[in-house]
Amino acid sequence: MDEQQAQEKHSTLEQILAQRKEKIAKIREMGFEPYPYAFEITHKSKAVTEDFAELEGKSVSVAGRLMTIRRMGKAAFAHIQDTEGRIQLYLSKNDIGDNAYAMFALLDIGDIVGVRGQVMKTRTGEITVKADELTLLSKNIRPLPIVKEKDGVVYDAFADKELRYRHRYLDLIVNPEVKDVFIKRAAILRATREFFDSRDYLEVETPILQPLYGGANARPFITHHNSLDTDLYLRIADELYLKRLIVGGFDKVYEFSRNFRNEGMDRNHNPEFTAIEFYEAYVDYFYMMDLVENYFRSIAEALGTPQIEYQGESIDFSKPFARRTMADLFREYLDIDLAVADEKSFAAWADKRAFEYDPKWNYGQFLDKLFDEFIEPKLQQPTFVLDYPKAISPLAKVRRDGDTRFVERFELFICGAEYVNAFSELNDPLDQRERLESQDRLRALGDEEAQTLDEDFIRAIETGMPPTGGVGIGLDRVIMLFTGQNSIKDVLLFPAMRPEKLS
RNA sequence: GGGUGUGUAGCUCAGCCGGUAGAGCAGCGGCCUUUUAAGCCGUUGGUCGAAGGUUCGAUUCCUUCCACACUCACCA
Repeated sequence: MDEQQAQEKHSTLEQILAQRKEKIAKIREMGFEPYPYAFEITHKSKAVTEDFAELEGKSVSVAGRLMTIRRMGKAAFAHIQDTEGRIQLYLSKNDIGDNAYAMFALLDIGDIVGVRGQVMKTRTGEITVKADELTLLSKNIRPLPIVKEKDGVVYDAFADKELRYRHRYLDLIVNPEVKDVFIKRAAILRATREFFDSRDYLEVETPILQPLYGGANARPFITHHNSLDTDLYLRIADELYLKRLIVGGFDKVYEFSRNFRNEGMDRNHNPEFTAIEFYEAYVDYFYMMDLVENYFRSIAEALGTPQIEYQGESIDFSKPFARRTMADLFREYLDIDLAVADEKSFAAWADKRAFEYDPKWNYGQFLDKLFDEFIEPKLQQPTFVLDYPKAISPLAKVRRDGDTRFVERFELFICGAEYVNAFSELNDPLDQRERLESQDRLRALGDEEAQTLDEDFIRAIETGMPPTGGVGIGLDRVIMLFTGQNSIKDVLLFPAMRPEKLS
C-alpha cells in the first residue's frame, strides 16, 4: 500500500497512464491477453440495427471501441463504436462469467472489445447485443475526451480546433460527423477518376521532385538530392509534365496532383493541396468549358445532390453555368471599357474609388487586382470567366480574334471563389519561349512567383504539341463545396500545423 | 506581417474590484442485474500557456514571447 497506492490515487494524466498500465498487468494476471491478434466479426453495428427483425434472438459477433459504460453492480450497459456507428452491449456477470466480468471491471472508455452474444431489445426499446462472451482486443491507456449526448444535444463537445487537427484520430473517434466529410472526399475522388476514365483519359503520374518548378505562379519548397548533389523543388503544378505527355502522343491525360506551395495559409490555402489537371489534344478551351461543366454535374450526381447549399447560396448544378468575358464583367460591375482602358485610366478609376494600387502595375495586374476586389465576390452562381490578360497567363494561347492583350483562358467561380483554371494551351514554341523569357526577367527583378524558363519543356513544345485544352481544378475546394465546409483544414485529414513542441 | 479573440484539471468550462483556484464529466474506492448525459456515497487530481514587471501579495493589472482560432494583407 502506502507509497505506490497513494501515488496511484492521483489522477493527473501521468497517473491515469500509470493506472492503466497497471490494469494491463492485472488483466494478464487474470489470464486475458490485452492485445490479441484478430477477432472474427459477423456484423457491423449498423447491420445489427438495420437487420434487427431477422437477427433478433440470434447470435452475432461485433467489435468496436467502448464509448460509454454504465455499470450496475453485476451487470452493465455499454456502447461500442465501429466504422459505421454504435451498438449497445449488455454484459451481465451471469452470462459472461465471473472472470470475464472482473476483467470488464478494469476496462475504460476507449478500449476496444469484441463481443459475441444475442441480439435483443431492451425494456426501453434499444437494440442491444447481450454478451455471452467478451474479448478485450486492445487496452487503451490514454484517456479519450468524454463527449456526452442526450436527445441529439451534445455536451462537452471536443471542439478545440487545434486539438482536433493535431490529434485527428481523437476527432474522428469522438466527432463522428468528421468521418462523413472524408468518406465524401473519397467518393468525390472516385467519381472524378470514373469521370475521366470513362472518357478514355489516361491516369498518369509525373514527378513531384522537379529540377525546375513551373506551371503556376508560386514560391516552391526546395529540397536537396544528396547523391546527385543538386537542389530539387517540390512541384507547384504538374502542368509542364502533362504537356510533355501530350507531345509524346497521349492525347488525353490526367493526374491527381499533390502540389506544394511555400506561401501563406488560410481558410482556402494549405501548403500542400490536391489538384486534378487534365489535358486533351485537338480541343480548345470552349470544349474544356463544357467538359468542366459536365464534371461538376457528374460529381453532384454521384453524390446524389444536384443542388447544394454553400455559404448561404443555393447552387443548382443541373442548370447551365454562366459564361462571361472579362470585358463584359468590367463593363457591368465597374463601368470600365477594357477595349480602351490602360494603366492611366485604371489608375484614375482607382483614385476615384479610393482603391489602393501600386503605380508600377501594368495593364494585366490592374485588371487582375480590380477583378479580385470588385468582381470575384459577386460571382456566386457558377460562372466561367473568359479571357485573361496575357501578361498574367504565360502558358495560354492569345485570343483567336487577334486581340493579343488577352489569352484564351477561363476560370470557374462559385460562391465568390475560384475552382478551375484552364487554357487553350500555348503550343507555338517561339511565342512560348518569349513568354517564359519575360517571366524569367520578372523573376530576376524580384518577382518570386514568376515562372521559370524550363528549356526541356520548350524543347518538347518545339517538337510539336497539338492544339490542346488543359484544365486544373482545386479538388480540396471542390470537396469543401460539396461537403459544406468553409475551411480547407476541415477537408484535409492532417492539415498543416506548426510542429507541436513536446517539452 | 497587421487586427481581434482565446489559452485555468485528461475533456468541457466557471473564477467579480488583486488576497496563490472551483464545477460537471473522466479517474480512484464503494453500492447497484434493463441502463442510456444512468444513479447514489466517498475521493484524488492544478507550475492558472511561458518569461519578466508593478505590488506586501498576481490566475487576475502591465510588457514581451509562444500556440491556436477568426480576420485583413499576401497568396490560387
